[in-house]
Amino acid sequence: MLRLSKLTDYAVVVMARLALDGAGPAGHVQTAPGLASATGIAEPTVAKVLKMLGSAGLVEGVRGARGGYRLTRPLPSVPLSQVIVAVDGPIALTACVDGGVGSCEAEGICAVRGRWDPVNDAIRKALSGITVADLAGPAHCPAVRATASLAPMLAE
Amino acid sequence: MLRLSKLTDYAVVVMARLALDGAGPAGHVQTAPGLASATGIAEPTVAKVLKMLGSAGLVEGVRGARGGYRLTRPLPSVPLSQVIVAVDGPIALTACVDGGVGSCEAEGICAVRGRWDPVNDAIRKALSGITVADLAGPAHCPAVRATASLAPMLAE
DNA sequence: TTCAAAGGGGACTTGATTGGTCCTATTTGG
DNA sequence: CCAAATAGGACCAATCAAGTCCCCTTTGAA
Repeated sequence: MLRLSKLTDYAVVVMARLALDGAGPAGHVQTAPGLASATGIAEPTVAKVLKMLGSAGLVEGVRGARGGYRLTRPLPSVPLSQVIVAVDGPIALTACVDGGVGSCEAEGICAVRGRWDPVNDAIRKALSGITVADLAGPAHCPAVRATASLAPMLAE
Repeated sequence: MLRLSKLTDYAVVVMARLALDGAGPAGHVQTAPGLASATGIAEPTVAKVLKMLGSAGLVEGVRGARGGYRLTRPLPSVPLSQVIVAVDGPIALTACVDGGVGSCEAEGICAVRGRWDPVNDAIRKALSGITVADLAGPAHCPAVRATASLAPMLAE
């Protein structure tokens, strides 16, 4: 199966929750513990995801007491591919990341490989066309649906 | 990183090698040990891949002495998605395969998830548009390039 | 000025997944 | 009747990721 890390899933959920308080300097910050209890994800895990999203510039962390996180951009303008790259690293199906022609140390083994570049490109393209808002819409699972007024906000 | 199993990679290489002897009832069969030495992949692994491809109907096995494998269809008519499904199972990014609304046993945990269906669809679509022939073209790695007259055949 | 709350950045452990091998039928040509 | 080859699992080991925990820095408030 084509696998995507769970952390990416968490990232989308956390970002959806962050969207409730707006994006940019005007938005209110939410703490990691607060997001954890709101989403049901364990607190250390939420913190980890937020750090990764912060490094990628998708969320902004405010340090110190009364600190927290907020989105830097509204969800509809965040392509899913950026979240995946932030959490999972470069989007590529094989270890041989495309472009690195001389990067095959063990050439005898590398001899085996096909050329996956067109596939990587196709997938990247597909993921760029989807925004986080597309995923964060009204969920079919009970508890997320219970977080209520999420959908209208994401429609923005 | 978005990961695809190595076996899928092997499958593409093996199918490319099989294409040298044609497809369908008219094609000559190649043995698993022969394919192994031709591709540089370990023999048991080649056998495993061929079994999987056989179950999926992508290759055809001929049993008994003088047996072997051959393609059932020419590579340009085999979408990559079929190979991935054959080797890796259903294409879905998360454990919650789409469609199964009631399949979330642990609802408290499932509450966490977003809706990945649009993503799965997009990826499936992207992979369906690429054929195995697109991947099996002239490789940039030495040993594969050494397998010579592969490219013209795949251009068919 | 001191304390507590919160983010920042890793390091580490455990568990699941996968890659790879092997063993045993079954088939079939010589 | 034997040898060669596929068919189909069962099994072991190594890799990778999820999750947790640690210590440090920052900063508002008492």
